[in-house]
Amino acid sequence: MKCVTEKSEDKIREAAKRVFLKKGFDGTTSRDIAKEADMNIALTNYYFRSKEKLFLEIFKDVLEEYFQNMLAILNKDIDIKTKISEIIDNDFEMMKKEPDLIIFIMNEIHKSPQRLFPDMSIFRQVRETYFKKQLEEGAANGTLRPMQLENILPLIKCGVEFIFMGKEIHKELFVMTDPDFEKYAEEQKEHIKAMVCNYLVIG
Amino acid sequence: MKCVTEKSEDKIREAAKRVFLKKGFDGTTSRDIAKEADMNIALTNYYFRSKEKLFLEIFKDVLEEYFQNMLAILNKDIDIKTKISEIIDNDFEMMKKEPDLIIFIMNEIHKSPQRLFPDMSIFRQVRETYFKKQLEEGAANGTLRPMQLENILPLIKCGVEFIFMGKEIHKELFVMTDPDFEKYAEEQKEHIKAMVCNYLVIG
DNA sequence: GAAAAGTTTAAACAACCATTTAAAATATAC
DNA sequence: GTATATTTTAAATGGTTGTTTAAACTTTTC
Repeated sequence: MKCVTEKSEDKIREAAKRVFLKKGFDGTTSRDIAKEADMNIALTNYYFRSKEKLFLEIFKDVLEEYFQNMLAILNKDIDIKTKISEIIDNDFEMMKKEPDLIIFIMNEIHKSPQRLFPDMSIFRQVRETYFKKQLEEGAANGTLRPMQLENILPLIKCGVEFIFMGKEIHKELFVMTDPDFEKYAEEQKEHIKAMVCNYLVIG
Repeated sequence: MKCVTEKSEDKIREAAKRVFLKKGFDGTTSRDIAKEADMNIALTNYYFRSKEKLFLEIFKDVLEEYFQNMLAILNKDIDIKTKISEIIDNDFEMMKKEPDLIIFIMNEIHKSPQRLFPDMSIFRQVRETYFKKQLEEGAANGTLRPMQLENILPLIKCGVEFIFMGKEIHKELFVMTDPDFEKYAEEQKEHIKAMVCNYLVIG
């Protein structure tokens, strides 16, 4: 019983994640999800009470997926240049693995922020990491440019995430094929690492 | 005759732009547009043959709006630091004036790129500017780090555009009110100018 | 000022939407 | 092995979608 139940529920959850990520909430129909899961349409509402409830559950997972690895890296006991490099590498791999993730998160939150922020304890966790302490210490002893977390973190993340969000427009604008883009993205990743570290780390 | 015609057509066009920018193509209904324009619903199809055609027309305008000012600045005969500063300032003002523009463009292109790139001559214009020549000359005479347009341009644009695309998530993540965010965005803008110029300009 | 052309309207269209129903099929319990 | 609970199904619900219709209204033409 339980085994079979979980199977169907998870099949729908996984199918829904795939479809929502690709088409967004507005672009996805319950029939799309049922078809992707290869199940009867009534089951999406049998296991999750509505399209909205199913979406909220998946969105929470996706947002945690987005922050989880970065959070672990921010708390590692390694020097700040290595840390920034690891964050950027991690972001890069995430974008390659889930190309729809970042634009999905950004767009859904942009369209209805109030509905998507429940008890997001993960936000507090991002605010309070060892990385923050490193920033403060570095600023105090003159090895780092004095910067707040909220200023440096977006500078670290925006480079990689921006070019993946705009992958298609960048391909069109700069006349690139998919393999071209892959090479380009790798180049860009290294530029960002160097640029951010040069700016933050003094000397 | 012509005057009245243009009035209704333009009323619909402007209403459609507002609604599409806010809700995206999938989230917008023909009735939303008619209501925003305060006109009968049949008129949207009388003037523009379908929701799709109306959308494509507006999307083209929006994409040109996005590139137009930047293109003019890229071709100005000013030194490269000033030019980068002006591009960033222009981006910043555009994001403040049209907060939905950048996420709208990114999301719509991401969802269906093939449908949205007609005869985009503006792309070629962006590729061939005086800025490109400045980059080449600077690299040749050792005043600039050797970089291609496709590498430096996203670095210039991503900082400002990323924080505006993710305005709501940044507000939530870093516990900011709207006035907080405005101040924060100004700070960030100056960081980006300094960081990019430091990286590109040698010495 | 009558005929023609252009514009606006309310109503209707079939297709599709999220969700519900109630019966059928399956698994579990005793 | 029958009774009970759970899962799956096809069909229907009422509402919304993009689009069309045909009649009413307004403007232009001569």
